[in-house]
Amino acid sequence: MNSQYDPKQAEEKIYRLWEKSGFADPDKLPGKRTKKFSAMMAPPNITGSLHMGHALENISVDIAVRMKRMQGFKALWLPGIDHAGIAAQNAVEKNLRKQNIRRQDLGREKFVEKMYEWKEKYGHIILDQLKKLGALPDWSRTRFTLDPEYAEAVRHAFIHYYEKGWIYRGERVINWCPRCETGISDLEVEYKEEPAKLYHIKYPLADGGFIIVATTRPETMFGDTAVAVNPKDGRYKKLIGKFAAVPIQNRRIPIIADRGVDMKFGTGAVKVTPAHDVSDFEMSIRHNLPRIKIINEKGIMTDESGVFCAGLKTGECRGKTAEELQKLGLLEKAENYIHNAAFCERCGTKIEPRLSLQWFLKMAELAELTIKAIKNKKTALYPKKWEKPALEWLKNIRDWNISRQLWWGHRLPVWFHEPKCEPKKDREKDVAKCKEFVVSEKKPKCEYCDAEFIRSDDVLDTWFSSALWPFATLGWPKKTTDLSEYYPTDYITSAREILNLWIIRMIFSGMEFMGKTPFKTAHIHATILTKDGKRMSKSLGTGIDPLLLVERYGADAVRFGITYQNLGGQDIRFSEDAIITGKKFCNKIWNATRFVMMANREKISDFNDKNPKPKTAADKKILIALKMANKKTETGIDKYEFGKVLHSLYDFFWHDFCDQYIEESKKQSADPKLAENTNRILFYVLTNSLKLLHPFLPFITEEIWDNLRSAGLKAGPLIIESWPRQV
RNA sequence: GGGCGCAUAGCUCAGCCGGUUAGAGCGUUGCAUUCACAUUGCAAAGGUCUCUGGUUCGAAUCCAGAUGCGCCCACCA
Repeated sequence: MNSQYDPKQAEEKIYRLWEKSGFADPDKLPGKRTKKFSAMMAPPNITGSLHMGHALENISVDIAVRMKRMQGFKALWLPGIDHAGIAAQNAVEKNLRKQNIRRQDLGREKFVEKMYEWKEKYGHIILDQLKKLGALPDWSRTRFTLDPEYAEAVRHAFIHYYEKGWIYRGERVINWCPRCETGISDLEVEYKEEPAKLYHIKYPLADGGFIIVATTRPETMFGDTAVAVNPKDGRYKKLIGKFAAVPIQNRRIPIIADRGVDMKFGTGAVKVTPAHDVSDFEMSIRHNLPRIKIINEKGIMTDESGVFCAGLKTGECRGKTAEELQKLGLLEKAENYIHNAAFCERCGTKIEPRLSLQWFLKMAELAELTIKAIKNKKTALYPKKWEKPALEWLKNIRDWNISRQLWWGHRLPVWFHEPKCEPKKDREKDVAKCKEFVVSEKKPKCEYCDAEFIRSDDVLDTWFSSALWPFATLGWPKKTTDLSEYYPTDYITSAREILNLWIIRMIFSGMEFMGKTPFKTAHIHATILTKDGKRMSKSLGTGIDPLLLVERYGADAVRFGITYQNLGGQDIRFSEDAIITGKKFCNKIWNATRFVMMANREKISDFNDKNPKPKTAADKKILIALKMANKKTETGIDKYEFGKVLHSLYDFFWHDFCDQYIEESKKQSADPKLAENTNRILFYVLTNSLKLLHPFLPFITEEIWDNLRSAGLKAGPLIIESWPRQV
């Protein structure tokens, strides 16, 4: 053995050894294994490249799975990738724009072809990169959220909900991105503070007076169908039930009382535009108000906004309206005002709330189910502090808008009866029974006419399919053996920003379709920040590429460095120093091995893993320390406290074993009465340490193990070599 | 507007179900290399544990408040 460990020389060779062993596939693990452990990889998007978050997540799961595999569990870690709806579509659109092509130029079919080309090209890059980190999931079970079998699961889920009456179609004001031309969810909206003007506008009353409303968006005035005040507001009490006129249009609208109006904001009176504001829409339900759509899907004022603004962009209309109000003397004032403006998270365009026909999933019962599951610890959210925000979100949840006007994704299994049926003379009566749409797995035929059914253009929110991940990947809705063996899973870890987006939705999907929560523990891991506490972001150039670090220091050093700093839910200010510490540690392990091997030379083939008997105080001390390290590692990994465990293993190996015992052993070996026993203990502690360290530092430990086997050690590869027994 | 978290050595962080001289890594300083490893060993310097008040025989640790920083959630026109 060389005096230095060379990761470059070892890593690729070792990974091949693992792949060749087939042990990543739980079906191919040796021995009778009754205990199971399973985890699903959080599927990376087909866009983008590996970042520190992926590294942290997958290293963590890899550690847990490796220990379980060694402990004799039938351990499955299933990998995969996500089609990532809007994110992926935007990435490809952006790419096409470089060649001056818009998706509309290509048409849907051609565009989707381009999407698949992209997926073929980039989809597996991240997964391949994970290998460089030593991650060893069962590649033979890799899934993609648009696989035909997965699509079947998605349709099945949709139809299940629909038949339960939980999916409905309705007009709602939703967040609309005029650039992506699709509705997006609340969770895909980003708020940024922005200076604006708060316009105080006089709405004339019949008696010649005014009611003044405050708004940042005067152009939406043309869609007003009421003015609302708080019922307790003394200033306006006598006006409730009377009428005001929309300026410019002179259209009469009622003055209503609604408890949702904040008396302290602006003038205490608010214009109500039900088609273009979420809370106004809700008010319109409570008060049965008409809804006038004045902004179209591209963010242009419609004809319904009146000749005054029709055809203009909303921003242009705003200026023009303000001017006109000024002229008419109806603009009381326009004060500077900072407000939180909504932007599309994926493309940065300002959101235009819009009344639009969408599909929704009723959340009331699913939320109830999830709240119970979390409260009863069917799934433990860890750290525990995330329970409260999760429950809070569920308590106030609204129905989930599951439709998107995108081209990339699972199309709804909804079929529209189009074109409108042309009645045949002999069947005129039946035609009335033709359905507007049918929800069905396959294209239906109309019983009453010859019209075709055409599949809905809408696709499902990407999270609708991700929500099924823990069981759709195992073959659901078919009753597969994988499903019965590996569902529910034990562990999942994810970034906190997708707690609501993904984790919670997996929980209720699991409850609904499988009757059990999909994982026993959901671990919300820390965010890795830059050294000065900034967010790592590719666009800001603050990101660190984990692969570059692997190149520079070796995979084990990177795994060490990340895990060593991952001590809890606290954000990590990432320091490369920890990786250097890891590299040094690898070298320490390497050289300790060299020493122990040299001490034992010819005798390696004689060793078994029976407990040696301590003869000196130092012997006793190191054997106890090993026992403690073993116990701490086991219980620590079972609690997913990876950083803590690694700290204690580091201290044990470096200080207890190398600094103290190895030094002491040099003296003991000089005594012929102690020499042999001492060497035995050295070997015993070393080999058991390698086992304990293997989940964290798989390459170097396996490489060393390989050397020991070459030197005569009777053992299989470390990856399945049995975990040290606690005596 | 609600909620959560953090503040400990020059830097990054442990410790925090109260109890002997507050720990680690990196950095700094000194000494030590034929004898596993200089990617090393031994030793040292370095902290009024953010501030104020409270509980207690005793507080970095528990409680309240202040200050600073960060994050999440929310339909504030």
